[in-house]
This record gives sequence, structure tokens and C-alpha cells, in this order.
Amino acid sequence: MKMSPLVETFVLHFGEMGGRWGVNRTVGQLYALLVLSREPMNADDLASYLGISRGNVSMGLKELQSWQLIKRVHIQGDRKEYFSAAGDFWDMGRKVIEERRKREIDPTLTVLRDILLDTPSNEHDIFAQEKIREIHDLLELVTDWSEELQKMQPEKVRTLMKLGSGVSKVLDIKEKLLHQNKRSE
Amino acid sequence: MKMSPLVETFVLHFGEMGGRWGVNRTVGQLYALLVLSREPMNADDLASYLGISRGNVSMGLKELQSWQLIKRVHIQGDRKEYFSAAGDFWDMGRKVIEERRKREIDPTLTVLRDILLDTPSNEHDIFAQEKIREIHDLLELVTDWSEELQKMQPEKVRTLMKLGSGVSKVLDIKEKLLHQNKRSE
DNA sequence: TTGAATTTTCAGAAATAACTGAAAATACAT
DNA sequence: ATGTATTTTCAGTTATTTCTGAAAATTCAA
Repeated sequence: MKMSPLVETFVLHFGEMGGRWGVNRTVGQLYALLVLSREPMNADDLASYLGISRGNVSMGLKELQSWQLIKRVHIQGDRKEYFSAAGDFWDMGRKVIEERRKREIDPTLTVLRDILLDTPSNEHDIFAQEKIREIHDLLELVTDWSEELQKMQPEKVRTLMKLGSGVSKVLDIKEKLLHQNKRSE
Repeated sequence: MKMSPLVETFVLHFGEMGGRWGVNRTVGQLYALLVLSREPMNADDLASYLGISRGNVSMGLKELQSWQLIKRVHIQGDRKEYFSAAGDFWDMGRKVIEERRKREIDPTLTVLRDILLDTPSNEHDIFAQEKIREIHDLLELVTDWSEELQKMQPEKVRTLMKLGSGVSKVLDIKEKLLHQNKRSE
């Protein structure tokens, strides 16, 4: 089976990009194809469209499910399993960020915390530990913040982003209000 | 030459993580080692500490320089070139985000824009194009915002992050002020 | 210049990751 | 239970990435 040129361009590009984000080409292509199709698809269709083996599709779908990016769909009178993209692209962004944090940042924080518990034994290790503390604190700040953003309603986040550089001014306003309160206490 | 256990733990872990972020293990290790050392190091030292070939170090240093994460240092009376980490870890975070955007998001935006210029020829392509527009708009919003953050002073960004979920309240206040102004016009 | 010290390059080797396809396992209808 | 449709697994193959080390290029002092 063949994809339309429009779909094909998107799917192939997304496959390449998938490689850069933590997933392999196939996983990227599978997801792209499912996002663009209104109807759910089964593994055979997917393999045929993408020109890859049945086994490879199975692996890819398994991974996408573990990322909760796709969902199984049952179709009346068909024994095959069908799949479609779960949620919108905003959800997918969230999932990817969350998952990457779990796999990349969290283990690092754990290692850094362990290192910080040790007592440095010489001049050089004291310096190293200071640097590591700096890195640890920054990573912690960023992950905490990203968790907060995840919890906020998408609409709020959108508003915040649209604000652009205006956020700077809003922060100033907040500062001013704070000082006023202090003075009136 | 051997690293202290403290340094070694950090360097090895950073190497692993480097693999996940767009760089290879060696590049990650080189950077980690340079960050933790007060004195600049030359390529031979680095190769010896990390137990890798001279050529590999040369490649790695070249890449780190292209990312502007390290700087060359000349040392009096020594013909060897020395290197040290450029800027603090905050800078490095910025560089990595910027570089990744250039390599991963920007090309995608270009492709998506091209696709959006086409006129869809059937029902299915119309649906696909709608989805692609959604994705395009979100990616654009996020990249624009990330550019804004890059331009802001680190201190401001830090304040914003520390605010955490409080940002939501600040946004509400801003809304209220806006409405008041409108009413009083 | 010449030559020694140093860095860079790159072909081939080694290590890692991705993919295929057939066999094993599972799910389901009768 | 039995047979068939379907999915999953995984050993072996292929493709990709990373690394080595020796040769070529560069830098610099004399």
C-alpha cells in the first residue's frame, strides 16, 4: 500500500527526527502515520504502508504503548488489533518531555546526590564537588519547574508562552505588588 | 593517569547521558572532565585520564568547540594546546537547547511549512493537513517562547522558575489589571 | 629552511543498534 | 479440545556509529 505524497513526506521526516529524540526511525514513522490517519490501523496495514517487517512493527507499537502515545482499538467483527494516536500533539509533547526526564535527568540527579554525600578528600575534589552541587541545583530547579508546567492546564501554559517577553514585565508587576504589601503591613 | 573516584563517577555517568543527548559518550566524558577541573588540560592528559585514543580526543574537542562549550587556552612555555570549560552550567544548558532546536525543531518546521503550502487533493489529505497545521503551530509557539527565554537574563528566568505554579496566580492578576484598564477607558 | 613537537584526518576495526523472518506463544471461534 | 488467525519473540543479519592508530598536515623554534 502507498501513502499519499503529503503523508509520506511527513512520515519520513518524522522518522528521521524520531532518531534524534529517544526513539528509533520506525517508532517515529509509526507514530506519524497514526497521527495523520482518521481511522485506526492494524499492524499489517502499518507494515505495508511503511514497507517494514511485521516483527519490527510489533516492537514499535509496543514501545509507543509504553510511552502511552497510542491506544488499542477494537473493531467489530475483526480479530485484528487496531491502533490510533492517543490524545493530541500537546499531550504527546508532554509525554515525551516527561519520559525523557525520567530516563535522562532523574538518574543523573540520583548520581549527583550520591556524590554530594561523600566527603571530598582533597583540594581538587572540593572544587569538583562545588561544581557538581551547582549542576545539581540547576537540574533540580529545571525539573521541578517542568513538573509544575506539566500540572498546569494547557490553556494556562499557552497563555504564558504567548506572553513572550512580556513575562518579564509581569514579573516586575508582581515584585511591585509584593513591596506594596510589605509597606502596608 | 587516574581520576579520583568522585570525578570518575561523574565523568562516566555524564558519558552515558551524553549518548542520550545529541553527543557521543566520549564528548560527554571530555566535557564532564573539563568542567570538574580547575586547571585547563591538554589532549594527551584527557586521552590518558579517559583511556581513549588521541584521535578520538581530537574529534571530541572539535565537536565541543563547535558547540562553544569549551575554549582553547594557551599556557606560557608549553607548545601544547590546553582546554577548559567555557561559561557555567547554565550557559551549557542554553547552548544545548539552542543547538538541539537548530538541529531538530527548525528543520521540522521547514518541512511542515512546505507541506502546508500544498493543496490537499482528497478528504484524507485534508484531515492530515489539519493535523500538521496543529503540530506546526505548537512547535512554533514553543520555539518562539524558548527564544524569548534565551534572551531573558538568567536571573529573570530563575525567578520565573522559582515562582513555580505561582505563575498561574500572577497571570490571573495580570488579567484582572487588564480588565480594570478596559473598564476605565 | 629544517626538523621536532603537536594536532588532525581518515581508512579500517570494533561495538552498538536496528531490522527481518520464521518459530513460538497467544487469542479466539467453533 | 482443535484449528486458525494473530501477535510476540528472538537468533541471526544488516546497517550505523564510534573508536583506533598510523599517516598526513600543521605549527613553531632554531
